[in-house]
Amino acid sequence: MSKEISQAVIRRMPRYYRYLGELIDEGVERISSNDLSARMKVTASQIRQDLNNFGGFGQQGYGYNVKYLYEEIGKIMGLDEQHNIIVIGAGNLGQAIANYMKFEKLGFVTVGLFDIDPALCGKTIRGIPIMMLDTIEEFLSEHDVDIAALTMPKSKADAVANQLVKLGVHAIWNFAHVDLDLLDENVVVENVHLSDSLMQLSYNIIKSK
Amino acid sequence: MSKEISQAVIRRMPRYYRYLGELIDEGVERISSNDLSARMKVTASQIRQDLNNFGGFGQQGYGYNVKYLYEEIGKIMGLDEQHNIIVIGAGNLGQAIANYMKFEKLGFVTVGLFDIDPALCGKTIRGIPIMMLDTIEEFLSEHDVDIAALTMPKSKADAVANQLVKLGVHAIWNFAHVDLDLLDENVVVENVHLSDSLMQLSYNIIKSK
DNA sequence: TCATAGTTGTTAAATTTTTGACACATTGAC
DNA sequence: GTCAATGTGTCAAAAATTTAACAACTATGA
Repeated sequence: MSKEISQAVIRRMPRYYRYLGELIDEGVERISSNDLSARMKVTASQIRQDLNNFGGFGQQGYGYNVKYLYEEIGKIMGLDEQHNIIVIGAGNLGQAIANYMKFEKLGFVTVGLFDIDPALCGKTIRGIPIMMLDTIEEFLSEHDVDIAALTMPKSKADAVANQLVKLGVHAIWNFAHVDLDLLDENVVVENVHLSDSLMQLSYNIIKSK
Repeated sequence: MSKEISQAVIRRMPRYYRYLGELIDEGVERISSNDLSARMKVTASQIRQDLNNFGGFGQQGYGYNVKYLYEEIGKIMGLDEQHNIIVIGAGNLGQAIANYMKFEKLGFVTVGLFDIDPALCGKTIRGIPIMMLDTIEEFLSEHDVDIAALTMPKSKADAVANQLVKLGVHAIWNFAHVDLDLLDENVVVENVHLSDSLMQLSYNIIKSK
């Protein structure tokens, strides 16, 4: 068994991926940890250490091949396969996710939105239908869904999340402002707590004064 | 000068705040680090250590007074003052922020949205007007704005951010998928990179298999 | 009033994360 | 072909973070 890679490293990988993408757009073919370090404002040592967790992608005296490294990181992060997303809660935030082309380019495709508001039902976002939440069981039996994004009030989040898990969803992108209490602990949860982010910003404003 | 508090601690504070709020709702008056530890799934030691960075809020043999601690953390995070927010980019995400009552309860009030799309101009979200971006200078001269939320395509983000900073905005909540290149380094930036979050989720899905 | 159980603040140890250093491989100029 | 310059992978040191341990203090019930 290979050794566990820390979440600290995982959190940094998307940023490497982003910078490598920009380098590709600029037509840069190779880059050293030192040059990348200067761009990203992190130490070259950290870059080498991080990448080495997954394999020796570089070459002494040459550096890293930008395109190759970009693709390898993509594979590591699972971007070589399509992930289907359903969005629970078709308010502004849910619609924003469905609308965001960037996710699709990364292989994350929204295949359906769900809400309890009949007024929204029947509408489509970029061709993606908004459906009634009580039809979710049928939908999931017919579609292959990897991720459920929860963009709904926190009061129902636990119940809905557990229902989804029971129906086979094994990953939740949680925008509701609670820590989900899931019965099945094998489910992968990624929280996006915007209020928390805002509070951190607020703290740093005070600090900077 | 008091010693610097690490961002690792700051990241955890909003979560404490949230749990304390829930305890208040439940009518709980006091709590020990041990009981809180059990609820939050972090070590009691970490809770005590974290809180102690800001002062001795507890009492031996008693624990922490929930309401008092809640208010103290609120003050630490700057929630005792109102923060006015402008949102640049009045798409779904921008509108979601303007619509989210939760932020307002925490003292973060959206006072205006801006966009370059004339079709949106004139609309209002919960009474908050959407205005043309080229009127921002006038708006900022007349309103006290603390935070600018950037919910717009990354291509223009740098330019707009620097313009805002020049006009006196000193904190940016950045949803654009770039690391802002700001000329003034005293500006506080908090990034929300949703694609990064999604990639982490994706990685953890693979890992869990 | 006293003894016991409970609980913090704080110091020290353990662990994790980051940074530094360098042997050794590769490139590119001449 | 030679050699200086470049640059990785890796090991060790340093720094930061987390956990454990405990002395000192408080609440509570007999």
